[in-house]
Amino acid sequence: MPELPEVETIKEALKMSIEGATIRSVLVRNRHLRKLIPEDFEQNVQQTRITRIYRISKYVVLDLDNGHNIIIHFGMSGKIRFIKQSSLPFEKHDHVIIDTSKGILAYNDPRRFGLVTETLSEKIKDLPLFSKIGLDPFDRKLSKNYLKNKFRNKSCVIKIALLDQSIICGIGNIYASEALYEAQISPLRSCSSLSLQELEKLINSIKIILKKAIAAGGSTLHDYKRPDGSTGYFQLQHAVYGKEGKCCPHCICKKTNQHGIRKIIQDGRSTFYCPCLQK
DNA sequence: AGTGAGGCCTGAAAGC
DNA sequence: TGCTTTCAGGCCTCAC
Repeated sequence: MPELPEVETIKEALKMSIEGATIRSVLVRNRHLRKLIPEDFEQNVQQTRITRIYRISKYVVLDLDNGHNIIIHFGMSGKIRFIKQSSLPFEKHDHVIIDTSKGILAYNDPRRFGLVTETLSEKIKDLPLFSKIGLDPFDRKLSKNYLKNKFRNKSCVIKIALLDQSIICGIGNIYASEALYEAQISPLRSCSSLSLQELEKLINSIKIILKKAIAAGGSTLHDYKRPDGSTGYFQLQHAVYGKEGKCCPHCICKKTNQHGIRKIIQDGRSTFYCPCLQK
């Protein structure tokens, strides 16, 4: 499911394939995504040129030369197919088809947790979507003191705090587990209990994990662009996620009833961690 | 204000 | 074998 690294990968792929292209026409096949696609969406984005493509949190934004932009979010199951042909066969759950001078873009999302919308570029920061977005993990302003301050009055555990997009944006359920493992911090710790030293380690771990994932995603860019529409999401070698009962890569503990990677449910979401290594 | 539960949604996998 | 149930999770809304 697309978290920051996948969205970054998709953004880079789109930059290479359709930045500078002209949008000739748009076909909306199903407006009912997480948020209804506006009635004037097609009208506002057709016959424009894509001037810039960038990422905000887990959203991809396409700036257009008429002052509007297209905003895409992938939810749980959203994907984009890009085909350098003049036509493509529709697939089930292809909700938006964008025909450009450089090829065709299809937004496909079986679960429809994603979103495609548009707004005026100058008003993008006013959208409710972006009004409560925290710092990007790679933002230089993300520091141990920033986190210490944000966590000061929070009562939740650190795993849940990492999923709070108003503090750090872009981390999803998988990378929350992986980053905590990398930092050797237990997901059960209260976020306010973390020392400055631990927060610094956590920030570094988040960056390490995300960079690794982005690098792995980058390696599949070629696949991603294949005309057959095969997806290019990287396959990260997770250390703990989905590895319940197994030994973690760096742990000396033996797989017994007490040890090995444990799966717990926090706030209705699964968390994986090594109780031996993460304190 | 902050927090937690519930809902949205489909398809894969598990259960019967 | 084939049907039914459960589970996956990002993000929003609502209730407390």
